[in-house]
Amino acid sequence: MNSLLRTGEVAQKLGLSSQTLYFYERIGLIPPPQRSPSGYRLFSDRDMARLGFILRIKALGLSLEEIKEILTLYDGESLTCQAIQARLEHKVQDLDQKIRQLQALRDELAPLVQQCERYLNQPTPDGECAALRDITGGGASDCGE
Amino acid sequence: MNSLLRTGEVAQKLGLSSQTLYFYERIGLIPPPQRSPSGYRLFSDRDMARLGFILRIKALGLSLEEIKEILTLYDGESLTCQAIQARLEHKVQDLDQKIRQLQALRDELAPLVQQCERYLNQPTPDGECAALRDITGGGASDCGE
DNA sequence: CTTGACCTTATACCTCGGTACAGGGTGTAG
DNA sequence: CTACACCCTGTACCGAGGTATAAGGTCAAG
Repeated sequence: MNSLLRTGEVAQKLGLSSQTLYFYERIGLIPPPQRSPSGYRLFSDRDMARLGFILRIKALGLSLEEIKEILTLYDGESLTCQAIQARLEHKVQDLDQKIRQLQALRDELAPLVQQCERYLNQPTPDGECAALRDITGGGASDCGE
Repeated sequence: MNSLLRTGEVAQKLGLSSQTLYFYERIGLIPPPQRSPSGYRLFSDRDMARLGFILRIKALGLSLEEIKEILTLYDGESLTCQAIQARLEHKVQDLDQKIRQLQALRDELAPLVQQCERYLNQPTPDGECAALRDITGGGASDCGE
């Protein structure tokens, strides 16, 4: 049950490339795994779990740097869980903000599509996309001309 | 009213650096503006309007590449407005997807913070952040399989 | 022994949206 | 005249998260 996997096997299991594993090791995201006598990396179940954790939390949208910080806390026994909680909370707030921004953006863009549709039906008098002109400004200076 | 502005003035007006203007010109986002006899760039109102358009639409979250495409359509008389509409529509769908993903992420992260909070009150038995362990996997040690 | 699949390292390169020089020209004020 | 602020071009660099390539070592099969 305590299998040791080589780089390629790990990569395949996790849907990464070997290069990416080297990369993660290089930036200190994962500790150097065991080596076989001939120098091949051998990943333990523990290593796999850590990688699984990394991928999962990465999929949650944390940057590798953030993940590294969390794992550092986690490794050191300074892991108050409080620090981790703070970080997670911060990230949630980050996400909330990003979502709000994207929403705003979307809500600004969507009516433009409608606008475009309306203009499509009445051939634009001056050969321009009037909807685009509408973006250029409330400011109303001449966008195209 | 048809003033011609030099790079620095334009930059200041729009809150960019001169370098950024050169950059935009270099990547073909804006056409090369007029030059003074001595080679200084002179931006017309038209140029300013285009830049204003770019910045505004950029603030809406389109990449410079996307903006360039729209402007190319816009410049060429192939600008059916239909193509632009299609692109905008596509972008709105993109945004919707991004928003959904971030929402999912947020909703996954948020309860974790709660979890963390609960664990804070009962000192973790084994010196680990149990909430984190919860992330690592419903699936116990080997996450790969 | 040779071939081929795999592993190792080191280094360079990629995208995106710029920013930061370096080394020179211009234009105006004193 | 010299300063000095501004402008020009060209090139290199940043961070993030890798990918690609070169040049070599290892190992099992034939």
